[in-house]
Amino acid sequence: MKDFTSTPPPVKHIAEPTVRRLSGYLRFLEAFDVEGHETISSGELARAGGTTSAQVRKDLSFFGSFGKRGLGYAVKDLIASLREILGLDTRWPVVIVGAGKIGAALAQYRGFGTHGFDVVGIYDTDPSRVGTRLNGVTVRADRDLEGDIATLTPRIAVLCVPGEAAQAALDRVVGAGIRAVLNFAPTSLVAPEGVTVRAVNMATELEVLAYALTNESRD
Amino acid sequence: MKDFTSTPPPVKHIAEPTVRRLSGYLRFLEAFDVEGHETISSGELARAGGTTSAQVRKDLSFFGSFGKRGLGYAVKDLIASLREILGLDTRWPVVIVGAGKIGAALAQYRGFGTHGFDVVGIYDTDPSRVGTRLNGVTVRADRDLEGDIATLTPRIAVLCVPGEAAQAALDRVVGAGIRAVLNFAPTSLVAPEGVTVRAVNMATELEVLAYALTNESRD
DNA sequence: AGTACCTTGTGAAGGATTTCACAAGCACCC
DNA sequence: GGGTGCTTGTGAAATCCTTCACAAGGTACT
Repeated sequence: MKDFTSTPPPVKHIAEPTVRRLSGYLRFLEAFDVEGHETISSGELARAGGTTSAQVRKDLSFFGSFGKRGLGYAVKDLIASLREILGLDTRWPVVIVGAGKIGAALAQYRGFGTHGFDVVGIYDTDPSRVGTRLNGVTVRADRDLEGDIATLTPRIAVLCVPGEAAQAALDRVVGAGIRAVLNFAPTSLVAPEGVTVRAVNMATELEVLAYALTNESRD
Repeated sequence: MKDFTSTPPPVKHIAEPTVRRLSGYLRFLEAFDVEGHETISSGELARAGGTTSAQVRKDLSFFGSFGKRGLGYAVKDLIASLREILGLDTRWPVVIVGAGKIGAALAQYRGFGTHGFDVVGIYDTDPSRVGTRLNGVTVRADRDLEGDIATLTPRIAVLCVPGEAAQAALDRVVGAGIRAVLNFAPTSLVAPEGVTVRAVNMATELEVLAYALTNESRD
């Protein structure tokens, strides 16, 4: 007798690096699928993701067993499983706070939509930006933020405001019920327990590179 | 007799998370300095950086001892030390490959320059973009890339090209001598030994948030 | 039907990073 | 000038993550 579930193990706590890698596997598999491949081995997946085959198998093993011994993984099935694991079997409404250079660029980024995220609102304090359209969504005044969050119920906010305004923006979206935030402002933010904040910080990325270049004596 | 050096320990290998945190401390300290504070304790720094005081002290201890027991750290001195550690006592010339939405937004990002990085070139294949000016730098044709890298000797390249073009762009800049790359394309890249590639991937960040929201059963 | 070959899934080992806990050092005050 | 209070710097312990190594399971070929 076979069982029905495709994701058996009762998931405990998964390390963030693992989740990041899963996302990377998914990205690669989508391209691999388009190229017409039917199956893939943990070794191939590892090479593409810059890791090892054992790591790939261990990452997946936290959530179930998805492969066939001797064969590898069915590409389409693994894509579906990863989507489910990452919570991408629903679409996620997102608000963008700040319609400056970065906010505008993000709003127009197509990959947003194709990966399961819908921009349902963009907000700015600058009256000259309010009312303009970005990729089909009209920029609204920041005073509409709380009301819109209540009615549109986005689960994720992307902050693209200047550093000085970032903490205030975070406090507002959190106050309105948002519990997951992606912060593009170059400031580290303090959030209450239960709110996940991820930061994308240009300066930090460049500094990590500068450090690597300065210390290239690691063999 | 006192010794001269402010960074005594012969640094072995430092974990990437440590370097990221150091960058974060620096970011916060710069703001803290502007507010007029003279000293800071590891505890305050920890709260700002979302970590613990022991972690802060351990991170710094890899590079030397910068504080005064009972007092804390002198803000200006610690800023200078961190800048030196991260390799920010020189300026770093940077080229941006791709002048689309993201490339253009980055080129106009002021924080670039204020943190020690100079955009010395922007390249694109689209003739309609070549010749336009972005924040004082003229977009040049992609065929100028190799020659410019040879003469301007940037050490870092920022890739803002579409996913399909990213690996080719990486190969070109690496071929021209670049050894540190920041990749904004949503593709994971394969680079030869000795080349550091860091990826900033919108999709991955959002997916980590989606995962967190889907599994908010972690108390 | 059996053999050879390949790849997964996973305990166990090994390494790395974080946290703990406390001695040592410094300033301030009486 | 000794006591008090605070904070650093750091070995040691604990935790977390990765790598190893191999049994188990599947396919293909003879």
